[in-house]
Amino acid sequence: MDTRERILQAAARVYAQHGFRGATTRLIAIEAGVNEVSLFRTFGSKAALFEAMMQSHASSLPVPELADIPGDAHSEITARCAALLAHMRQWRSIIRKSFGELEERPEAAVVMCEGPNCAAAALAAYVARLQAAGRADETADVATAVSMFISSMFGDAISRDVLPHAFPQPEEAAPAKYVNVFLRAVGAFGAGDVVPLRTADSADARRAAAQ
Amino acid sequence: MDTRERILQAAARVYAQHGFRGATTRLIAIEAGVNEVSLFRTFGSKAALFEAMMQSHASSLPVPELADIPGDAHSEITARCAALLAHMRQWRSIIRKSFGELEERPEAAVVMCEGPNCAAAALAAYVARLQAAGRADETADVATAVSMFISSMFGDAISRDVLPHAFPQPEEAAPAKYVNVFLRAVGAFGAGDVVPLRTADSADARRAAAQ
DNA sequence: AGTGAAAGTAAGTAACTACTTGCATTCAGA
DNA sequence: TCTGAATGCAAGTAGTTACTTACTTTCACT
Repeated sequence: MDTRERILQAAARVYAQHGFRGATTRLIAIEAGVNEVSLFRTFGSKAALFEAMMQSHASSLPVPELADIPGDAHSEITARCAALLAHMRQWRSIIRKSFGELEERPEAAVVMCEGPNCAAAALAAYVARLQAAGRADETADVATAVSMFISSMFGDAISRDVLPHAFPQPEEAAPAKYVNVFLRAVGAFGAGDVVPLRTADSADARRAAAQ
Repeated sequence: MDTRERILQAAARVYAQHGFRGATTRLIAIEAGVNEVSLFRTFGSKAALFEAMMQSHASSLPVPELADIPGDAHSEITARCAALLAHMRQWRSIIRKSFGELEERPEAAVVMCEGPNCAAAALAAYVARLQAAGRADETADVATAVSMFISSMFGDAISRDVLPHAFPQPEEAAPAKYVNVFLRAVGAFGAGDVVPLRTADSADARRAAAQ
């Protein structure tokens, strides 16, 4: 591995633990096993180094994929959601740091949000297809449900190690459970399992229509 | 307002914008309109000042209140949830900062989580009461739904200003919509509105049982 | 008027930070 | 064997940071 790559990876590790201000060029150089001067020769400045680090993260994003014609909604969404969650869990320290430094370095947090953002769009489109096929409740508030679903994974990824008892499901089982609750919320059911939609005059449908 | 209180409030403002490392004693003293030496005379050290700041936050937490005997579930939960959300939004910068500094100063993040934590416990108990009264689906995965619901508010509070389009509901309407989706997910309906529970052999009930 | 506590002022210390300079070393390719 | 690029090393610069010391000012209360 060349010097540039070693520095980039070391910067990510040190940043994950100490944040931008705490990630001193000296610490990064030691972690990378290179001379501090090499760091400045390669990137010019600390700010430029972190810009390069963020770009290298953006290009490592998993591409969202959800079937055009929905098959088994539960397993399809779960697979996609588990991938996103795994990615966010892996980067949780860096996500937390870039969110914490939002006021001073806003770009970093925006980069970190690209993944969940794409996932939300893909999921909303997927549920719309379910609705069109009569396989999800047409009166459901899909936009809100999707935003809550993505928040749930975001929260799991960045809070689980702080508040383990706030996440009763074990790590591996969580995605499937989240999808379960989500599918209930949008009134969706299994592939061949066409269930009569709740009647429009039920209490919550009236509330949904009113807002 | 005495010196001590002015410094504490100034520290909170400066911390919210610059984090622990960036919140220099000089900046805090200027923001408080006192001399930097007074800061050290009052608190002894920067670390002690921030400890005092966190304690003063913990004591400002809103107390969770949910009726023992559920009335209108939607409005009761919405009121409680709106209060929590408002509190978290007000403290969002500080929450983000303390989460970002978790690796270096873990206590801060734990303090910030007390609010959502209590809310989660109160809400779970409330839904259990709904279930006991036959007003919520007994096969629903309440623990997961509650954790997703709290995550949703957490996500809203700390991400809305970063990703406005990820939160399609306007700020004020959000709590009611979150509660709507939540109540759907746990199969709960309006006060006098007893709806036949979904049969246990429907696809998602089978999935829930298997996990 | 006199006292004492709380606050301000000025100056300094030791450590750390990003970043630079100048020179020596390594080592692959011609 | 020579060359040149990449890297290491030692030292230094200018600015910042938490924190201290010694002294002065302010001001409510007796």
